[in-house]
Amino acid sequence: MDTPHPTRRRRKEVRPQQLLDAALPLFVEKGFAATRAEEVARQAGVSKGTLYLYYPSKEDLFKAVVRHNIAALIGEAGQAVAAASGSTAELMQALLSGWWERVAQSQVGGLHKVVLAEVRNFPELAQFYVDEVVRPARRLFESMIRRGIERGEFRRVDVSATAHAVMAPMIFLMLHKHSFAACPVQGFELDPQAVLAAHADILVEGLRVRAKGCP
Amino acid sequence: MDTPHPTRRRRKEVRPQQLLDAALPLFVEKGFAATRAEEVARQAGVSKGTLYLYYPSKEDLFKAVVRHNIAALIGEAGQAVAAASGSTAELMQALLSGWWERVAQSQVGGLHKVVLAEVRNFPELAQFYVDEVVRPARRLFESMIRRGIERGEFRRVDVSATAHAVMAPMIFLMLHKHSFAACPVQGFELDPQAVLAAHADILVEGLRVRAKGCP
Amino acid sequence: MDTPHPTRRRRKEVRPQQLLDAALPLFVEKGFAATRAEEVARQAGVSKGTLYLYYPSKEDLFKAVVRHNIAALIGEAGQAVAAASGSTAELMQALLSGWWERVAQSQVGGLHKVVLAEVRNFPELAQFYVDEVVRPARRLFESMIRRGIERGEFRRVDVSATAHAVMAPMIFLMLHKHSFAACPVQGFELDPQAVLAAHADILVEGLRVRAKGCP
Amino acid sequence: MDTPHPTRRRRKEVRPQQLLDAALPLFVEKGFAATRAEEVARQAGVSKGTLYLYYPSKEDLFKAVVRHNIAALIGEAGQAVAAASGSTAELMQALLSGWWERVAQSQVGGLHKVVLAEVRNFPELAQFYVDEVVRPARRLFESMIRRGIERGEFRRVDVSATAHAVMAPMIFLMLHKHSFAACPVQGFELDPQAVLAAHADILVEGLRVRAKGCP
DNA sequence: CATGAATGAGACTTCATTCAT
DNA sequence: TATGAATGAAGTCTCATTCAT
Repeated sequence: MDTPHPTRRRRKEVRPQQLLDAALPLFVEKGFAATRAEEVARQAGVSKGTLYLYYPSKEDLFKAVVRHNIAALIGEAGQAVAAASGSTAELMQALLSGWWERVAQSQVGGLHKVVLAEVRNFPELAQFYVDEVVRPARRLFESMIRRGIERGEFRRVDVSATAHAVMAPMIFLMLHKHSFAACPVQGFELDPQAVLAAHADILVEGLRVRAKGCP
Repeated sequence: MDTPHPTRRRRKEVRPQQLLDAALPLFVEKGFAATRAEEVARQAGVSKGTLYLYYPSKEDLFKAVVRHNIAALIGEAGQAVAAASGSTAELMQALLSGWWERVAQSQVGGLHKVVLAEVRNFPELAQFYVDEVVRPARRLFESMIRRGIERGEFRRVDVSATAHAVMAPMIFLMLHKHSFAACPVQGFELDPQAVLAAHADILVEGLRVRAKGCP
Repeated sequence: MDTPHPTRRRRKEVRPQQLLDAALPLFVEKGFAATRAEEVARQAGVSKGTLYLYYPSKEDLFKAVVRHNIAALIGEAGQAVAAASGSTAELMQALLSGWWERVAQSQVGGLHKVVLAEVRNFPELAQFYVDEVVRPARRLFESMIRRGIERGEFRRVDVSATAHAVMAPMIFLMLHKHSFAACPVQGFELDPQAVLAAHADILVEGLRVRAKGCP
Repeated sequence: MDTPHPTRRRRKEVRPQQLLDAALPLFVEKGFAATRAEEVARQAGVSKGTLYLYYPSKEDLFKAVVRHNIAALIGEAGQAVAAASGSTAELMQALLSGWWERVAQSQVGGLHKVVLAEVRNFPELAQFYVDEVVRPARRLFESMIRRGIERGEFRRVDVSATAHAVMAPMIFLMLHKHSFAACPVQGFELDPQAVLAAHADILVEGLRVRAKGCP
């Protein structure tokens, strides 16, 4: 009924962060179903009960992990697109490498694998992820491509399909990083930077408007 | 020492096929860990015990499913590349649409999702899959790109990275089909044909050698 | 697919009985919520898993216990009423002592306590019990009282209310037997036979039609 | 050594009352085991810790609830019997309707259900309840019946057994009110007033001494 | 060959009680 | 006095695998 003691309050404010930080790599590594609540708690240095004090179920914990880790990213990227002043080819480069550095490189990107892997077993989780992550990301890329077309830099392509074609290799790399690349599996090695460069190269060449008289 | 009764023998030979046919869609739908052995047996019309008679563990069953369904596909595609006589752009189109029709459309493509989703929990399974499926497919695309370069049709790109950039959207579509698209999840709808067309278009434009004097 | 081996079949047929027999006294002693599934299994001499093989949840087990133990009783009593030829006072006596001997004395009567105790936490269970047990029993007593009135043996009382007034002490004794009497609690001892006799005495005296000129 | 601040003192004195008032309806609704300490505290507007400050365990809280709510009732009824001047039939009527109005109608009556339901899991609680509630009530009814016999109004019945037979329907109604009647369960509806009337009617008729020459 | 009853480790979640603040 | 974060034992239910028949 009184305001909680400062120390207590601080602890209470810090716990969710600790739990989310512990949960993210575990979810990414094992997936949703195979991640045990107790393990998350242990990694966070608390007991099983404490976890349930902050998140009433494993599903809620997962949603919190998604929201907590994605929110900022989408916002930043949106501003980057809105504030872009240079050529759209440059913007696209920036978007791709920004994604690569901030999303795919970190653990956050691994969440895509988790959701993709378990949509059919946990549709509600997937819907949440699509609403919070997929849709905003899609809008971002579409607006970027539309910008290229409007400014006469890109050919008049199918915006939605092209957005997917642009994102696909990014997602592919992201998935790869958190699946095959994270394991001692021989034979599916790839150099993400090189693939990224190849992809960007193909895109720029493949999308730009040709000079007159050129095929 | 007498030969088994004909019916018996036929049954013995037929069982594995039934089991594999029952297992494939279940693995694709639920993933490896979440697929219950009992369900596979029931779908195959046999008892749980019988399943374990033919496949000593769920892992073995999964490997058999992979091998049984992939073998032919890789072979066919290899021959198509070897026997190609037209332009490499046409060959690439053929490879992409062949893949789409035979792999991504059928249940087989779903296996990629399963493996990707559970590499980190079942590395041995993944290794098997990479050996049997990923490596051969990679070699195929690489040899196709190399052909394009050698014949002066494609620019001198990084073969391996480009192969991945070429395959990435295919894999992306394949994963999508068996995850988000297979569920009543709103907001991640896409038209695979259109994405495929956009991708092929970008590739052809992005890889081909330009006429002299053109940027 | 073949008919199961005789031994196996017999075992499968016997299990439910064993489980129900193990469950009844435990439910009666501890109540529904406090009875642990594992304890039921142990008492039945099987493992936890086996219990869930036959009854998919504790609720289902409870329902099976109710149905299995009550069915016959209601039937018998119904026939007793239908076949009665003597006076209704005698029939009532028979009904009361039949109930006492077969229901209240055995463990079955304890189920009433369990349901009554946990209606508000498990309404579905209670509804089931009311449908299977309470309603049939009510009908029985009502038809008995109606018989007494129609044959001019009983005063013209409110049939439904009187049925409850007749049953009430029976239920009371039944509850008592499985609660206070089953515990080392001092101070609520009572002699059921004596209470039963007092009750029957009061009933017979209280319900019968008086001779003319008598108050 | 100084006297506590007036507000403080008042609070200290008021807390137990708040807690008991919050606990009673919860115990009655859910039973002893299923009532959560936290819920009681919340309803009382205090923290979990405070509850344990006043009552060292849930059992102690329950005992306090029993004692706090019953004490007065028994006293009143005892005086009513001692001070009775009219016929014993009237006294009995008064006792029954007094009980009905003050005990069964209020939440207090629900405690009987709780104890009855959980005697076997918490014998100590039950012993406490019997000492504080059951025994006094019994004595009350016995002395009332004895009065009827001594004054030549009642037949010479077994006092103890008859007392139980008299109380049984009351207890039955009280239990019913707090179990089946408090739930959306169809099929065990009853009109307490009518049952009460039927019971009183049967009792008066069944206990009174007959005029000479009457059966 | 085939069966399917049986097992038991293990996962999620709840809650009485404690104790540092 | 009062708080409420933290604990951890306990309970329900699942499922891969075995083995007697």
